[in-house]
Amino acid sequence: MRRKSLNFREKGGQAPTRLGASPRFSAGRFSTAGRVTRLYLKKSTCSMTRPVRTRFAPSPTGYMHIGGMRTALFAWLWARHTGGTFILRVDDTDQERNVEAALGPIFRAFEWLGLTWDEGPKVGGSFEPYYQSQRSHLYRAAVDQLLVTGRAFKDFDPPELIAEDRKQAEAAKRTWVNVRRSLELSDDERKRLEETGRPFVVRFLIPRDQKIAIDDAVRGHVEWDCSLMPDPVIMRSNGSFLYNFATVVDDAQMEITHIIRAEEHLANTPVQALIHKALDNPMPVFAHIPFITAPGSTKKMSKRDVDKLRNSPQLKKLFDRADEVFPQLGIGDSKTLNPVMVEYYERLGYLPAGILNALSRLGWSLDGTTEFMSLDDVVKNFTLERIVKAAAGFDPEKLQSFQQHWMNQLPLEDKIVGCLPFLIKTGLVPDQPDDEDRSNVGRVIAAVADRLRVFSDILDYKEFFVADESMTFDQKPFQQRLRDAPEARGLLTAIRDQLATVTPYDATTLDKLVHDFTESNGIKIGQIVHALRVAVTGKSAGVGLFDALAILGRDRSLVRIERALSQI
RNA sequence: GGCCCCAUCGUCUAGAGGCCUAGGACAUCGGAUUUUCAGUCCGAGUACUGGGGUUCGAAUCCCCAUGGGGUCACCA
Repeated sequence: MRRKSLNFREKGGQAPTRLGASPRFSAGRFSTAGRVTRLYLKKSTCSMTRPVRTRFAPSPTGYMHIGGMRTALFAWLWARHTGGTFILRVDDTDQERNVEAALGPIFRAFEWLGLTWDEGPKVGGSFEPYYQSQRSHLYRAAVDQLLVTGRAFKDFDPPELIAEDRKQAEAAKRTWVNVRRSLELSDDERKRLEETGRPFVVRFLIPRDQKIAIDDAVRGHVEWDCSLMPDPVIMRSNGSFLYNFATVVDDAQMEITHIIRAEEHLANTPVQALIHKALDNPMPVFAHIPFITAPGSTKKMSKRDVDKLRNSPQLKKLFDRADEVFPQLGIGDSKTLNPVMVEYYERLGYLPAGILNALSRLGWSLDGTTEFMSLDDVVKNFTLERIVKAAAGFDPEKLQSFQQHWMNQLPLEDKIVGCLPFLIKTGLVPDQPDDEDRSNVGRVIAAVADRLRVFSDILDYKEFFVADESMTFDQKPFQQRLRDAPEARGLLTAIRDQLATVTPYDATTLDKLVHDFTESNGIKIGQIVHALRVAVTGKSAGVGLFDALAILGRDRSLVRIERALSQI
């Protein structure tokens, strides 16, 4: 269930979000014991409105995870819904060699889906740079500030000693918190240690006599007892900074108002909130959205278990499809691109509208009945309040149904544009298709109609694009409908003669012709239709037979029938 | 294990104490339409984790239990 503690429940529209305006934020609300200190600083308790700014901070991993995309989408939606700003910031503190290359697929995914960012790589912005690796000076300054104000301290304890402490705590079944030996040092001792070059880390000093609470936009009130929290390292002994710290500095510096991220970060939040407080930052609103679980699983979907996913019955079809289609396109197979990657869907010819619709409905709903929504619809109606708390399973079937819906909405011309690249890449249509090629493709797509779910499905209708001599007959139906059906040969020959002369050669006329044919021969329609279908398309299933004949035209139909006859 | 989060059909969800005999969608299963496949139309089955409270009344509020998950780094 939701509702209750949502202090910034939408009152509709573009109003800037009021931060901390509700009594929920009033200090002392969580003071169950006298000891508990007030939790919110003046800055966050005073009524203050800031324009909404949300962010997504991907690491350059070389691909865009579908679950990450959903998280990004929600952050983007909130920014767009409120008329705010959406920021992309690269978490590259790992300093990988080729950040740009590893970022490519990520930008590509955003661009494909049409999720534009207002600030970040490529577009810049007033809080540059947007790469964490280039922002060390800011982290450095923040560390210094905390050191000066006594909210952080240099810890000279060697890692082995800490490990020992931890082991002991574990043995005694105590919750481990670091021992603050370095805090006991006199100024002289500390100075001496530093002068001798003794390595140290900087730890943030947790106020252990407090509790820390947040009012999460989806989870409501969540609070932690600081006495159980170790002082987190914020700067390593080599002078680099930890994510948990850098992200706080960045969020504050970039004036992020709403931190919309996956639920797994909830556990990081008390430390981050505490650091925000210590830095005297306005407290952002946190919104921890549920993560997406793999189909048939309760665990979050990750690329680490792709092999497990491969065997899941729900996902098997998607993997198989990749293995069928990608090799034809020369882009590997399901090992190169799999269904946890956004690019998988792009390359297969899914529609942004389909993916976006499916992703929006995972952990969010407009009401009890609305399923199909355009991105604009979702932007208009998106509120944090309606985000569901429980984890949601990714359902490929449902995605398929969204995809199908949006594909059916598409005008023929757009379908042609979408299918053409697949036909060109597989050599079924020339690189520079002329009007004739295009209209032929259009006729096929029109006949394929709603059998076309994703653009690459057009590759299932190769028979209309290959030369008559190189079309293959599927063995099973050929056997069943032509060889094993005693009357097939005679009927096929007879209908061939009629097809040779009928005019015009269009679906309606052919339909009538075949029906008349069955009547005058006293046969059932099934007796001729199946044989004829296999003869001209090589397959037992596909577009309507009369459409198929009309697309092929008289000459090609006759050639194909002749060829089938000769192989019976 | 500590801390934290979560819990309605197989799945995504609706549900703000009486509109609930629990609604919608996907999937499934029937039936109809049809030249195949797909589609479309009609119909069916399937859920409030359990136990205690509060209340005239609980899916909804409270407590406990159970189950699931996340997180516990000089990772991000």
